[in-house]
Amino acid sequence: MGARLPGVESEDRIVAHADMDCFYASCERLREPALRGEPLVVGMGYEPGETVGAVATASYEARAFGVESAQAITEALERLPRKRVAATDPDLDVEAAGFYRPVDMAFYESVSEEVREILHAHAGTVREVSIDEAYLDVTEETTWDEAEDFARGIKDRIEREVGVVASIGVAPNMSTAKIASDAEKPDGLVVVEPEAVREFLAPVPVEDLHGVGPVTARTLRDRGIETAGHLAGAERHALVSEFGERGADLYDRARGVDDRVVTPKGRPKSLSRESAFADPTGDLGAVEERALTLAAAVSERAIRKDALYRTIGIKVVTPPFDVNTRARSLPGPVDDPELVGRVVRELLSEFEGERVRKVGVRVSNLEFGSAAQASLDGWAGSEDVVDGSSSEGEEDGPEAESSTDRAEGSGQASLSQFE
DNA sequence: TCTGGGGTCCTAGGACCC
DNA sequence: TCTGGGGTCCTAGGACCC
Repeated sequence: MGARLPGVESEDRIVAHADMDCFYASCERLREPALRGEPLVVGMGYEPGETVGAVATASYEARAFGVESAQAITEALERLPRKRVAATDPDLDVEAAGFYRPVDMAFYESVSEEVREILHAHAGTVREVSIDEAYLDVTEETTWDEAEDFARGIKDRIEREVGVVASIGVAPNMSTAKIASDAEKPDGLVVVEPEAVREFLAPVPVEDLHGVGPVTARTLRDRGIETAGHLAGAERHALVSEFGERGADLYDRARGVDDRVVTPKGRPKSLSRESAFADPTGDLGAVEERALTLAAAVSERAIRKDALYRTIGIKVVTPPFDVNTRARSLPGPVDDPELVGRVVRELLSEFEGERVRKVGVRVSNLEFGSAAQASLDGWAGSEDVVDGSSSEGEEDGPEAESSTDRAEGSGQASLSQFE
């Protein structure tokens, strides 16, 4: 048991997962201390005084009233009325009321940045998963004997210097560390040493495993698999035939096997924006208008991120909640807001006559860093590249030529230049 | 409770090429 | 003459995560 085989380093990793407790609510309390200790709901798409939007984060005090993440604000308000309203309504109890605030991502990002700096000061490798969550490879920074004190040091520093509370889990791999950080939330600190992993995971309900959502959880439960322990005792090949490669991952993770290495987050794979209508609309013009606004925002973001895209797509959600996606790939990567708008409009035309609840625009197949030399207004302006129809004939006629192909004369870029 | 917004990864089928 | 097999790219949908 002393010597370890060289190369089996995944056995020797120490991974920490840090997860801020109801981060958005904590941020709101930073700048509005009066909200501390009060039930607090942060809503996306929420406007002060209105009832639109959904719950992004609810403080633990608000959760006690049944307010949950992703809930419609209308529903949240039924369970937890606004303080102001309750104060003037004799039928309502002020003690059973709370505060509502709209999401302010820019502010949360700034707080997140402070947390990030602390995390990076404590680990060689940090992978930020989201604004409030990160994995740290701390193998070089601590030992199992000192892991708890080490993690407490990070927690304390975040609380002292930033003012928000993190839960931290430490384990030999990413998936176990994540479950550990969740195990004693809020303000949790759980260290799972290698020998204890199987025992620690065994009682965890399947829906608490990363990668198990409502659909998979139901299927598993139908087969009598309710915990990670059950999963670990299942037949691997049976899980694979049921769930594909994901089944193999589930089986491994349930047994505490996860060879993924903590790596810094890479470039995004796609950029998108979407927006919902207050009421589903059958007016394609309105949908188009909304989509073009989104298209402009997406292409602007791509420019800011120095990203070229080769695929442009839309998402159209029709009632009750059918998600339709359409996409078109181009011969080469572009950075062309006008083209995005054109493709979006074209893809959208298929949904003429349909009622639309939500619309989205996405660019993918991204390439970075070459924006400067690849300004493609040249060939990108050509309609036939977009719709794939032949460009041999003159069927476009002079008017198409004059309206969209004006770049023609200014030296059209050859495709080979972008390969 | 009729479900907000921004992402990732996987799968399956078809086109096309050799 | 349907007769292989392999590989890649593209599109669409599904599940999931925060």
